[in-house]
Amino acid sequence: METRRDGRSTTTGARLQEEAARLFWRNGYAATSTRELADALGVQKASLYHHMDSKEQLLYGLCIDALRHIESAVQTAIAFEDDPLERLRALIRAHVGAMLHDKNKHATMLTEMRALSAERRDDVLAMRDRYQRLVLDVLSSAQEAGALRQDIAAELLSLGLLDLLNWAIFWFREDDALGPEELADTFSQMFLEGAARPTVLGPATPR
Amino acid sequence: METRRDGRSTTTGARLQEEAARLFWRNGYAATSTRELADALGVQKASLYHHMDSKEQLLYGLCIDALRHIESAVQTAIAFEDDPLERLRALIRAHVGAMLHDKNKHATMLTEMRALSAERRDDVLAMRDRYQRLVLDVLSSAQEAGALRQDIAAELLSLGLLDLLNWAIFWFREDDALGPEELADTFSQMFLEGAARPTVLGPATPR
DNA sequence: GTCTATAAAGAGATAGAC
DNA sequence: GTCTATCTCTTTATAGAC
Repeated sequence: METRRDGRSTTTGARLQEEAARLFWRNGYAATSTRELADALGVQKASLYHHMDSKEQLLYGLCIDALRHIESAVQTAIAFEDDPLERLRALIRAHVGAMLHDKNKHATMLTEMRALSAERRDDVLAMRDRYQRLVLDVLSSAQEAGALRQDIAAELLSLGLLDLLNWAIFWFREDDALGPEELADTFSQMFLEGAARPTVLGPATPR
Repeated sequence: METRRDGRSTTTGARLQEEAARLFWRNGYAATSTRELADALGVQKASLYHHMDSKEQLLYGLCIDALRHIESAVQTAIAFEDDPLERLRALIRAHVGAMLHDKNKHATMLTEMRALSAERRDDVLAMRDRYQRLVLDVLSSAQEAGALRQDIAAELLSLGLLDLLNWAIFWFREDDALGPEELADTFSQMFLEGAARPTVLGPATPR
């Protein structure tokens, strides 16, 4: 997607996707009419169809984009980390960063997948599953290296971690004192060390 | 809501709410037509209006019910627990149990609140906020009692905990080997002790 | 309490001029 | 690439008989 340095899209196609993400996330996909979409762009309804095939294909593109973005951000972030726990911390930072950087798109992907036709949904689900396997791999490797507890299955740890990370999108506010980086660090602490008071005898997480 | 021992609703009004929750969660509120709703009940569209004022009021009732249910379940569960950590574990068990016992209703409440009119949404949000204050109180008290770490704000701990608990609804499967109780216990461990390998010097969570 | 019939509005998408 | 005009379908909700 073409964007300028200030983050605003240039082409009408890109602006359309941007406005769609905003409206889909605010009002829901099904509740957003092509009329509202056109109004947001300052054009007539019919003009939209020069830039998209259908409303559903617009949602599909949004979901694919979001998943491509987060996967590549995380892949890049963990590429040069060797320590298992540092890899996990890098994953958390990249995941939270990517998600909050393009909140509307990621939130729409998370909540509106079911509005897609079976074929397109399968496509998106395949990408999501591939990303979740990446997360699972990082956790499994850390378990095998002895860095994570082994009495909880890696699958459950990954589902729990993704729940913790993904749904911050519902309550995170840009204007808050807490930025994405601080939030990611807090999540790393919560996930790794837990909420209980650390014992005085030794650190709960050896670094 | 009137239900028999086997969990199936008796009155048409109750059956309507049950089917609505199922369809709203499967297809989304806006994407569910009154026609589908009528088909699911085996009646004509017009007959629905003898049992509800409008589709939106049906959603409203669902949300209120879900929140009433989970709040009272948690209140009951923690009423006779004194130990701060046991109170928290009881809260987690009750929250997960209530949510998964009536999955459709709770999932709909969590995802479709934005479809409500401003007035009704404010109503539901007020109830949700009250419940979240209850969760926050349990965590704050545990912090003050020295049972939870104090370097992360109780507000953040509660948001993280609720994310962990609520969104299991997206991947929990009834037919899984893992039941609601086991899931709740695992969440308690993850949230309190963290995912990192416990140190050999002492337990991360003194009980 | 359920039905048939219908009103009234809004939806997604297309045709064809410019 | 955008417009006006329109097609076709579906939507929520109501009227009134039974």
